[in-house]
Amino acid sequence: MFELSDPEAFNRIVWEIVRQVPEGQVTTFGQIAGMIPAPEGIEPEVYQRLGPRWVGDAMNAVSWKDDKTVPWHRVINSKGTISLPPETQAAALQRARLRHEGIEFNSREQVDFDQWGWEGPEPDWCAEMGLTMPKSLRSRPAKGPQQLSFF
DNA sequence: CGTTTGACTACGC
DNA sequence: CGCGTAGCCAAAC
Repeated sequence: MFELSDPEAFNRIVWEIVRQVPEGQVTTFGQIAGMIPAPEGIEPEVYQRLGPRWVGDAMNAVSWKDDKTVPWHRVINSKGTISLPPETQAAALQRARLRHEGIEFNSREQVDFDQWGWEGPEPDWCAEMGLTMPKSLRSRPAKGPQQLSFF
């Protein structure tokens, strides 16, 4: 699959997965990491926390000037929000692209996973790639605060 | 070569 | 609910 000593291989898998995310849907760093088996030597519970971070690194490695093949904007964090630093041009671009695809944000800048969460690629594609089907983002509350405060 | 920083998350308080 | 923290982290300083 990939060597722990070869981060580029990990990145390539991540990019390939992100390419499968259809327009108008979002996935999370954790959901993608969960599809990729833990590298040899990494305990599953450790990978559970490190994997998403590596996925973030893989996204960071995608130059947003050369993003024709990797729809990086469809990857957000488990809270349902954009992870790029707010008030940056990149974050604004990501938000604009998602809005353009029909995705909406609530007053806390969160996307509703029940409505726009990705259900993963076709099972046979996963098998072909040696990946596991991701956990559904739907039918479960997004992490972090959801309730809208009145003031 | 020691420190800092970071597109993350689960968990403990 | 919100904040802090650690993770055989890994590039960038």
